[in-house]
Amino acid sequence: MAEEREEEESGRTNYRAQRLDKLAQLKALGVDPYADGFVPGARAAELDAKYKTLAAGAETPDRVKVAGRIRALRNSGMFIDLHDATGKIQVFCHKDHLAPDALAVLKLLDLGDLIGVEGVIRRTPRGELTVNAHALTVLAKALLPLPEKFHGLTDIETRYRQRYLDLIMSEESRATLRQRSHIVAVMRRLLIERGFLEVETPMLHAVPGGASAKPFVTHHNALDLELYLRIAPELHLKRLMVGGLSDKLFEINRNFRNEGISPRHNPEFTSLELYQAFADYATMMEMTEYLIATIAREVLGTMRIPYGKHTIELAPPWPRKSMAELVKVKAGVDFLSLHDAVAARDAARKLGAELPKGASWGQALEAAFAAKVEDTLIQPVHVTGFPRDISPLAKPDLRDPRLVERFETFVNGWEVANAFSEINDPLDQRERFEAQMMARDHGDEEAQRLDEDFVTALEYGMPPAGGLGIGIDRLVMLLTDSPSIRDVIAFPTMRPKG
RNA sequence: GAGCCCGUAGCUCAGCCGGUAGAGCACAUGACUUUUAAUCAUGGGGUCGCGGGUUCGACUCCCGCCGGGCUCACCA
Repeated sequence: MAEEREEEESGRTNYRAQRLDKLAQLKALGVDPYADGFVPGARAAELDAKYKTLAAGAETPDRVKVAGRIRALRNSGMFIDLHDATGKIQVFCHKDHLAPDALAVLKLLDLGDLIGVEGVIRRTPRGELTVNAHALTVLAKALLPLPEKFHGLTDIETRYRQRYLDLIMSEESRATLRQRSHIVAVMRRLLIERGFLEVETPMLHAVPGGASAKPFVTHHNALDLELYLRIAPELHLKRLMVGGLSDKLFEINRNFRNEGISPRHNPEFTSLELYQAFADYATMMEMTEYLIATIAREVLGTMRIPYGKHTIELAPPWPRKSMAELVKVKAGVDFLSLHDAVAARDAARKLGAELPKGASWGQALEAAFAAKVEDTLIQPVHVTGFPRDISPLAKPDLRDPRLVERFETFVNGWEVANAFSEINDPLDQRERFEAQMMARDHGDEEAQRLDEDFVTALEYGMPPAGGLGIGIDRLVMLLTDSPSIRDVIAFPTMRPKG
């Protein structure tokens, strides 16, 4: 037997084989390596807090049960660093406290194993809070080795593909995803406190509407029907507004867009959309500031946040500037004085914007804005004065027929919010859709589609309302100083390997 | 979709002008009973992403492919 083992071990190193061998040895000792029934009585952080004043070298009679993952073994297992979801606690395994059968189990433990420990609390002379182990329970024998303890897992691809490993190894990754949860929880609470009703609307759409984007297509077998993963919840939320379900409602959920992947784009992403009856886009500006600033204050304890090289001041109020005004200031071209699409296209192209052939006046202005202004909007600003022809769901601006009552909020050069006074005139809405369909016919793949039932709903009457969308992923990126959207999405979209 | 860059042990990384691969951690064996990136000694571990080509000889040079990152385009 011993000779056989020697032969195996002299061959190719195989971590898994070694651990399977230990697993078998544990079973031979009558130990269940995936034991049920061990319930920890305290977590590491709780013990840290409770025994904060325990002096170095002091012992207590307090028995505790802790559980976690073995992240370090020192002095042949005499000292174990046990990590749980809250922090680290040291375990002391000494022959004076552990029975011989427990010492035999100890020898079969590896880095990465999940164990439960029952013992007595003390603080070592060197100041480490420690459990003197009296009993060990193997909760999950790990068959695969962890990444290197000091450098952790740095390979970006592996971090995204095997997020569980990233989370085991990186407190930063754990903190980011916890903050994401906290941000969404606070957002939800603030909305509910303000009287908003949370709803869920379909992910599967017969007509993909509510935004200008390419949809994912799928198929329903029983109905033998092409369906689309939603690109936005907007048209269904407005149907609920028509129904009078609530004057204020919101949805926080996923959207799917069949477009490129980048550090700021994931094919599925999360957004907040909310609608408030008897309000307009100005109300939505206040709402945007309130939500984002309050979330920052509650989650980060400050409204002054670092992002990369910048420091961003989120304390309201935020300035409001029109798109045309910003382009005029940054690029020296006054689009409001250009009265036709041809002149606007020429001007935009001169500013370095790329444009489709038949681009409208509004598309030209937007392209000029994207080329010359967007990147410079680091501090929060509400950009107003959106062109009508790129805003088919927004109410006209009565002061200028080329514009609508819409704004996008920019922070760090990114669009983080998009809002408008919603069209509730069904005839106007139909005209807007028809203009979009015309653009579609002329090759604009992302022009919005006519949703007949939505127009029908408007014909029953929707109260005047303000609507707002906030991209959750980008908000979380901002508030967690994360350089990539993949850092704030636990399982970002990846091409399958092999 | 295009351009640039990257892929070497389980992990983190070296590897020069082409001569068939190294370290640390991890692992195994031993020492060590108050360590904390424990330490010390010894040892094992490689389809150099994959496939071609050039060459006496390729981790290294060339081509193609796969996967990833960044930038651009599209978009939020």
